[in-house]
Amino acid sequence: MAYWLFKSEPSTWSWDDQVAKGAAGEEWDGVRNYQARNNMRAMKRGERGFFYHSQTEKAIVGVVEVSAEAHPDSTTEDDRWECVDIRAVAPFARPVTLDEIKANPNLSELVLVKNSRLSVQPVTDAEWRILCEMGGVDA
DNA sequence: GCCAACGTTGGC
DNA sequence: GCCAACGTTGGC
Repeated sequence: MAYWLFKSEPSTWSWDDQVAKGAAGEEWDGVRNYQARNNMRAMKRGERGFFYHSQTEKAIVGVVEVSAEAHPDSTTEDDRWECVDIRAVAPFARPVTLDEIKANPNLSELVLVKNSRLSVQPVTDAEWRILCEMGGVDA
């Protein structure tokens, strides 16, 4: 069971937008980066990830689940690009900010810290547990 | 609003 | 296949 992190600018696609899609979920489309795409290809239905707001908020705000495995991205004809569907599972009781993450030595290897530009990232089991605890949700 | 980092593109 | 140029992203 792998864990992930999805990064989005809230002005473009926010946690609230994600929640509004309900159990059906929504395509995580628009990714045009091979690393991010490869991460999505590796995802299995039912795996979980964090939802991170970049830019203005810079905080993890909730937990999502992969509701459909990789398929062609409907927003392009270019068949190189694929995406998964994700649905909101639960909001963090308390958003975990980038500042807090950077202040925690156990999270120094988090991809968000080391390569903040990658839009779909892997998260290790240990990181997942720490961040869930910080956010006030069950791992 | 600026700037650094990074990934992609295109010319050679 | 390499590398310079360019565009985009995200933190500050």
